Amino acid sequence: MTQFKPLPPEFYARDTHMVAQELLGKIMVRRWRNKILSGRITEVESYVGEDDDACHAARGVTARTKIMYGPAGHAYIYLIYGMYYCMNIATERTGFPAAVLIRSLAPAAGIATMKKLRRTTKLHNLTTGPGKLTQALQITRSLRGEDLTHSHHLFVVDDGYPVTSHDITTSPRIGVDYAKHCALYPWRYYLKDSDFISRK
DNA sequence: ACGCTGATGAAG
DNA sequence: TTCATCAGCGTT
Repeated sequence: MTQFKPLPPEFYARDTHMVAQELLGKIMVRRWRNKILSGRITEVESYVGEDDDACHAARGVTARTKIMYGPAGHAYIYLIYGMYYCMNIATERTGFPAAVLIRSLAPAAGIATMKKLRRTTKLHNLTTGPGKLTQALQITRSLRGEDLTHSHHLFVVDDGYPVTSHDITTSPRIGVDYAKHCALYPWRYYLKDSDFISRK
């Protein structure tokens, strides 16, 4: 996958929902200890602005959320429930807080290594969840703020896999029941025919 | 259904 | 400084 160029800043510096849907079918690549760990993106969610009560930026800029306010294409990574990392990519213009959460992948390269990192042999349990895929691709706090448009350690490429709007289903976002009316927004996007979805 | 686990940010 | 909360996961 390294023969493909990383998606450029212009790809990410657009409307978050457009970026989210266009990320579906792309390949997320992680280079770790000279190994390539990668997977096709099958499920994502949009988090958009301070008016979105589900977005961490709903309470304004903080030490943690400042990445979402920064340049598009940088990694917003945070620890959740004390154990798992979630991987997001900042979108839109600098100064406007928004990001796409990567929720699920279909494993591509480095599957044997991913099985060791996840302590499981089941292909379908390697990367089908935001906490699972960061574990499988060894995405941790060392990659916080990483610029995915220039990094050699973490980036996204287009290998030509075709996705149209007919391949995409929406639903409310997972795990944001606290977000009042925003919890109902259909801002989760996934490939409807994929076997690698966090939940149906 | 529940426990694990610790960073985060708001309150004091 | 304390404290409730949490974009999950695995086992029961």
